[in-house]
Amino acid sequence: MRLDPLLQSAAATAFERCFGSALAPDQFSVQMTRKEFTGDRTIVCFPLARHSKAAPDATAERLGEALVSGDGPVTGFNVVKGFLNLEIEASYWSEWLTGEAAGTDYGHKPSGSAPRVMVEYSSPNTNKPLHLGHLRNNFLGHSVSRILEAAGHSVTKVQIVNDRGIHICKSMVAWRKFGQGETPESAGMKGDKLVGKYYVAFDQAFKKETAHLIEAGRSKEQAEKEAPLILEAQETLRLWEQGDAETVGLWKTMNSWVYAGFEDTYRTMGVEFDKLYYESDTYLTGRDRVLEGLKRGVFEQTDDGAVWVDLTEDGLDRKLLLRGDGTAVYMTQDIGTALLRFQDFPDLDRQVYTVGNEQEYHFKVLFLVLGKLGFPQAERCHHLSYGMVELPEGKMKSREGTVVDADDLMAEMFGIAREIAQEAGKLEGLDDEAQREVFERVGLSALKYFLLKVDPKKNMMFDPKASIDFYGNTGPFILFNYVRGRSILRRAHDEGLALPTSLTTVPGPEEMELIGCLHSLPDVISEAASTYNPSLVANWCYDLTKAFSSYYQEHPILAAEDEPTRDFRLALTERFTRSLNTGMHLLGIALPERM
RNA sequence: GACUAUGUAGCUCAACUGGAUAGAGCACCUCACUACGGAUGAGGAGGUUGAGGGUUCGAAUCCUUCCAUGGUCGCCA
Repeated sequence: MRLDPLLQSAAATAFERCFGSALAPDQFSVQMTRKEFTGDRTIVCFPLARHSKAAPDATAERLGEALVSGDGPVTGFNVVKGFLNLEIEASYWSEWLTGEAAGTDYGHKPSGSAPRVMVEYSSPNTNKPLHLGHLRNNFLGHSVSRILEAAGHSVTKVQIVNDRGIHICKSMVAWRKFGQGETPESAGMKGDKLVGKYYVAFDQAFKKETAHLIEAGRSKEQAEKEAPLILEAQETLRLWEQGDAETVGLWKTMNSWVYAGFEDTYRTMGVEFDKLYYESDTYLTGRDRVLEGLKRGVFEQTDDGAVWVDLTEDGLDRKLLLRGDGTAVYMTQDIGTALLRFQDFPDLDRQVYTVGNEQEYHFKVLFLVLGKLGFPQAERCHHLSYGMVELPEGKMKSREGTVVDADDLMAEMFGIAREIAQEAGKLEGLDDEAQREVFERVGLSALKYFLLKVDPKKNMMFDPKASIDFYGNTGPFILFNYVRGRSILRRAHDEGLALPTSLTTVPGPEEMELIGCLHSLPDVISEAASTYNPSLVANWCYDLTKAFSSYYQEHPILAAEDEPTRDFRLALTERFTRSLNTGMHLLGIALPERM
């Protein structure tokens, strides 16, 4: 059993013996003892006073005595104004270091011990390249997938590719008009960038057209409806829906360019998917299922033929599910996609949707609708809602050219990593390819850590100057300490030192900070999994690293004063590097051996 | 306007879910050093936790009234 539950049940037993009142173990709040007091764990005794019918201090005293005389790991205690500080037997920790902490799967629950979860993330439109906002989305979704896996879930990572609709038709129209047969090869451009270029070209030409129309006396609204370009885009969408061969052909070609570009970006980001869903495949299913629901009486139809769901009983509105002409809206295709997924994975316990917080209402509706359609998983589905990434000058605006491109940003981070590494000069002897891998890992760690350390639900500020900092509370700082630890372990190995399997020394107070961090990993992972919150893991990684860095500065490891001490520190260093590796892996961050 | 989230050091973020003197990083000041990898460590300064009221042994955290900011309220996605 882990220490805290162990103490709780010991406290419950002791409490009953002292005061004759039986309390559940979780009534005892156990927390880490603050640094300025002696002890390892603290039980807060104020809430116990009503049950013990004694003052908090007296309650604490008697409980402390009973715990020390019990057969648990408690060897001493002190009481400070109602706080019972417990000292844990030092050998408990050294045994723990060679026991639970030494397991290669430390922190992980057995895989498959929790039900299957599907995590959706990324899900971009196919008309524009990925930007900074997508990075937060991808890193979050990818990290949550790994955290859920560590918590024992089977995880299926998916995305829904928004490959259909007016947006891609706009790019197609512009390419036909202005493209002169340009391809990614002929332009020497990534496919997603090329298609994005035509999306912008469409927008600019469209603006000119509407401006002319407005000059000719049309209202802005009229002009935007009547501009020849928008009519052509709408016609293209109609042709696409009818399956017109030429239109579908061009659509496939341009989408394939985008996919090639995206794949490239995903590879650089280090994220991956188990299965892709395409809206062009799911929107029709959605329509069928909505009509089925209509037949079963869960939805209602208005005179014009549109299908609605009434959610007023759930405190929401009526919501449109299908237009009067039978065409799909956004909700329709999301229903279809969800149902297809439940069909594809019959053991699916829930779906997690990594989507920005502007769509909170949409997902509330979606989950209610899925419930009405009879899916019990609906109530466990979760919208992993995250806040916007803002720049110092405000929101990213494509119109003002302030959109931070994902490829550019990553390339910039790699460049900075290269500069700093070359200055440090620790990579001599590695070939170019191996060096490049180090630059990428270091640069990416800075970006991922920066975006993941903030609570997902909060908006966050992306200050380019601060985010490229590789010192302080950053990914590279964590990597740096990992590399130092690994370097020591390599040396030990080269000198023929084996890692101890049992320890003859016990930790002193200097070690306890580090051990306390290491010990909390399993709790951090399960908390992060149940709240879908990677920032908890990120902050843990930093706290652990800081503790090691500080310890490292003051205590020689290989040159420790005697062999037992050296063995102890070596074991501690090994647990540090491995646990840190686990934590960083959960963030999707790969660690280098040198930097 | 209604609903919803957020508001903590100059700036960017924490705070074990109601616990002890609210902690980190950046920036600023001081110090340490042949260094097992200095992309370092130790210290200082910096706070009426947006404001007021309430709940109790105890509040950044819960309730309430305001204030500010973002988001949503489409037969857009």
